[in-house]
Amino acid sequence: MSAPRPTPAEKSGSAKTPPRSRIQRRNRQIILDAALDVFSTHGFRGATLDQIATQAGLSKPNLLYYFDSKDAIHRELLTRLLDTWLDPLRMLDARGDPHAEIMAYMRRKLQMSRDFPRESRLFANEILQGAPRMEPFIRNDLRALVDDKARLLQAWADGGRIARIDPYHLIFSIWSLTQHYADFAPQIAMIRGDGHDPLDGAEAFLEHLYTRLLAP
Amino acid sequence: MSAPRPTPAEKSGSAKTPPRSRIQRRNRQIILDAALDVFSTHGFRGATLDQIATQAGLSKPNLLYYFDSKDAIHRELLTRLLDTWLDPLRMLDARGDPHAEIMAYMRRKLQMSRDFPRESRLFANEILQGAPRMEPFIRNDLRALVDDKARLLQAWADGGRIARIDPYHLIFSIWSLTQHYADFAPQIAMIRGDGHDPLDGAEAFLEHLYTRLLAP
DNA sequence: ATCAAGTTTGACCAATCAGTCAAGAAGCTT
DNA sequence: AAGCTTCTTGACTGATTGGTCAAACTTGAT
Repeated sequence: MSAPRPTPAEKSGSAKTPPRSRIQRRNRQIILDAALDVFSTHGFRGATLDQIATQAGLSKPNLLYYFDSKDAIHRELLTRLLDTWLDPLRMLDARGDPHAEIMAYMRRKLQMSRDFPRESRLFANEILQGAPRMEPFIRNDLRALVDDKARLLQAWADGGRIARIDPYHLIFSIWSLTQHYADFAPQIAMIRGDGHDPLDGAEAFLEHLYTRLLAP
Repeated sequence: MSAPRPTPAEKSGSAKTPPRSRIQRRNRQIILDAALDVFSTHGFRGATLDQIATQAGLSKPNLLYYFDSKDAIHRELLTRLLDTWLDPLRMLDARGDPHAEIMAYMRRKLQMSRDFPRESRLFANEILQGAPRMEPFIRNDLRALVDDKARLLQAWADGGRIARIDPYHLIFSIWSLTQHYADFAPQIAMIRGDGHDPLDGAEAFLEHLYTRLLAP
């Protein structure tokens, strides 16, 4: 009749409570890091808890002491990703110089491919699967932001400050060209040679491309 | 002591023998079509034979009557894909007009995103997983072709017939921008609205982009 | 040192996985 | 219609999957 001992995962019912002890913070981080490796290369269905546990250097039951389920780990990774995924576009400033603003946005996205390639692949995997777990985020948050910034780009184009191009395709092109260096890194490495950094020359190329594309 | 009855999969030891009967050709095609659906959205590890069997409207043992294993189905899909994957780039003709040739290549790739989005996602999934089953193809066939065409693009640039841009990044940009419309179609659909065709305006945008990028 | 709380794990479970097999159903040739 | 081949499948297997649980081990405050 006694209440079962609560696990940390149970105690923090919502995503409100931050993990208490030092051990918890440390191990949750280790697990999420290992899970990011596995989910980003094999997708949700293709990843196994045993893989993640091995990668994390923990036992499987220990994983499930910190997270309720495989799904909970994946959800937590996506939640943390969304926080940072919108920021680069959000920073696109209506008061700045159009060309410089778009260029800076492109550079921020390219930097994310350099710094967070696993996160980029996690996102790519999610979209390839039809975005089952991100649909609300994309339909609401992301769409609203893109619509907003597309209006800004359109205004810049109408005002003759950048070339008259479709603002949605402009945004998609930046996503595509920058994320490609993270998502298709193995292919690029195999073609350019393994000693080569896939991102070598990418920034110069993209600066050239967008300078030419955007000139009114 | 009698030899076991051979299955069609066993009979055609190598990829030499074409399937004999009408039923075999038909069912192998049905299976490959269903498997393409499943593998392209869930990746190799995330796909199950039961999913493929259900999608194909066949029983699981029946699947394995036509193919030796899950791996054999996947291998056959990749093999068929490779045949058509190199063609668009192979057609880039040194004797043609540089601008028109590159533009036509871009259009061929965009058409493949329109006609074969599942094949594009199958390829993307394979690369995301580190290209374990395509490494030889990429390191040998694809790399040799890309090196060859990169030399051609470089010669065009050196001759002042197109802008002086890195030929490898030029090729990567075409892959990236065109495949994006297949691989990230769900995201584009959710942002632009479901009634919208993701590829609407894509060709005009890309023509504008490459016209500007390539001008000497 | 003690003791309660927090942490770890071996052993286990039901469900699902890829793949097998023998027997039956459907086609094809005569 | 007979007889042989090709095709199909229900019932199964051993391995792997996500997840549970009670017992044991650590840790930190007193």
